[in-house]
Amino acid sequence: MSLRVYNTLSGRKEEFQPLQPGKVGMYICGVTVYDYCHIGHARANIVFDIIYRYLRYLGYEVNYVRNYTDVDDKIIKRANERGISSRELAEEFIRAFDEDMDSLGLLPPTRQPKATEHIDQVIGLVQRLVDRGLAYAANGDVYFAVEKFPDYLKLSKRNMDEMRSGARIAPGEHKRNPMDFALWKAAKPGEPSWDSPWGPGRPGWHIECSAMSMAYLGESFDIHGGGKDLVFPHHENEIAQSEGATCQPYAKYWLHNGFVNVNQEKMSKSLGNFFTIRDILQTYDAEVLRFFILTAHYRSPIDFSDQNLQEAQVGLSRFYEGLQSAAEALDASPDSSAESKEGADLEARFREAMDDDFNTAAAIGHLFEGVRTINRLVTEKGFRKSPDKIAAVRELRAALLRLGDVLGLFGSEPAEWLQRLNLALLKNTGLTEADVQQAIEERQAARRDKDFARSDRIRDELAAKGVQLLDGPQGTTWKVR
RNA sequence: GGCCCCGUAGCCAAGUGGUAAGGCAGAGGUCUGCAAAACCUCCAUCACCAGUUCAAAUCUGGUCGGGGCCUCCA
Repeated sequence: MSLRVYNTLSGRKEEFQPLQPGKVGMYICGVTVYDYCHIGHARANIVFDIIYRYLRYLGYEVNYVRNYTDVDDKIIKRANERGISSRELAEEFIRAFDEDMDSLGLLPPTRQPKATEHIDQVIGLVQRLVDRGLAYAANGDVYFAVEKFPDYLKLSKRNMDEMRSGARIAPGEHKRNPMDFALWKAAKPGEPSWDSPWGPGRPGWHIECSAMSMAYLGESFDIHGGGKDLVFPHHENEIAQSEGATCQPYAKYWLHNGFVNVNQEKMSKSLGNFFTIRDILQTYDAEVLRFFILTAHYRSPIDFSDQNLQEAQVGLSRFYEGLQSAAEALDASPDSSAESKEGADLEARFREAMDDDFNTAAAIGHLFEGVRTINRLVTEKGFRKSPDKIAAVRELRAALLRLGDVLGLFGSEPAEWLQRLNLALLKNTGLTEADVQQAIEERQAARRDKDFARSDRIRDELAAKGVQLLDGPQGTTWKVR
């Protein structure tokens, strides 16, 4: 079984064959840095983070490039509103982006280029397009002439005639065809600008990604990704300007992640249902958010809601509880020299799921089965005397940790993670840890005296506040639910 | 209007030709002083209709319902 990926360009799953054996060049459209990232950004970046991780797990040497677009109309507008320079604004939100991605537990890409540091490459690319007759200068702007590129719209599969009827030329633009798009924009007073053969100006949106991807990955590379909303116009235009300039195929596989809805509605500022990553992390653990995102296939829409996040929290807790049980059981048992193929079997199922277009939802389903097996084995009589069972738990635990890492999950110490979650949830109950501890001690005393009425009353009172007691051989623990 | 996607159990969610993964919730059981947790068992014929096929959730056509893109957007 080999990796198959859904390619937006062909509209179907294809076997993944990198241009160079063993190596993958991957470019993901990052953000335009003018505001805090929202959960849509979180999803896109988490999705491509696991794609990056999985490709590395498969043994590929991955060159993963994710850009910052740090010059753009929206940045200029926002900077003007705040009375600071575009550069200051961009730097502020680059920092914020880095912090957010870090708190989400993302691996840093191989490179994170900035548009403003690749102006020369942008100008070079625009020049090539002008030289080849695919672009024209007009009043200091340079536009791409879409009718000169026959493959235009091959990615988004739209119809030029129908698109044209809806397209407009904005005031101040000098397009020959309403569908043409800007490669270079003449600077207006007060805007950041760079000298160019067409006068002072700045890159249009789209061209910076072509310039940066080619700078680090070459004129043809393997994977280009981003959110579905980038298919048109951004990625369509990237293809046009890149292939138009180089006469080479640009990206081989186009991967697009689905949207995030909020309470079944499209997330938008006007609806007031716009959550930033920072907002969410106030309430939910970053790993819970990641787990939630990965329980759906990356191309499907997901619905962000309190209920769904809480379900994810419960699901992730199940993993940590299972890992905790496994660790405790193994600690309490002698080492086993027996072998077990439980771990390898689980890994095979995981791979099969992931090979099918990164089906993390199915993969996690298989991991749940591993947890169940661990829980079963660990509670079976004679576990400690069974080298086979000990080996099975050992291998399953190792597999869960190894495969979890491919998804960016289960990286915490289970006891610590569970404790942290419990303490966080405890705040909602109005109780303190000391309150719970004291209640547990009182109940223990009652139980010793066989005063079960009192002991049960204490337990019920805590349960009513959301704290569930769990009696075990090692004493009584508790969890908030 | 054009293009595209979706509709699977109470909820979330995989599955795209061979009689439906997984999680949550629910029912019964084991364990427990009783519980909880854990484990075991049970719980769907896949929006609807008509076709193709030996065989369809999975293909085709249609109906109903929901959503997205076409302007900035992950």
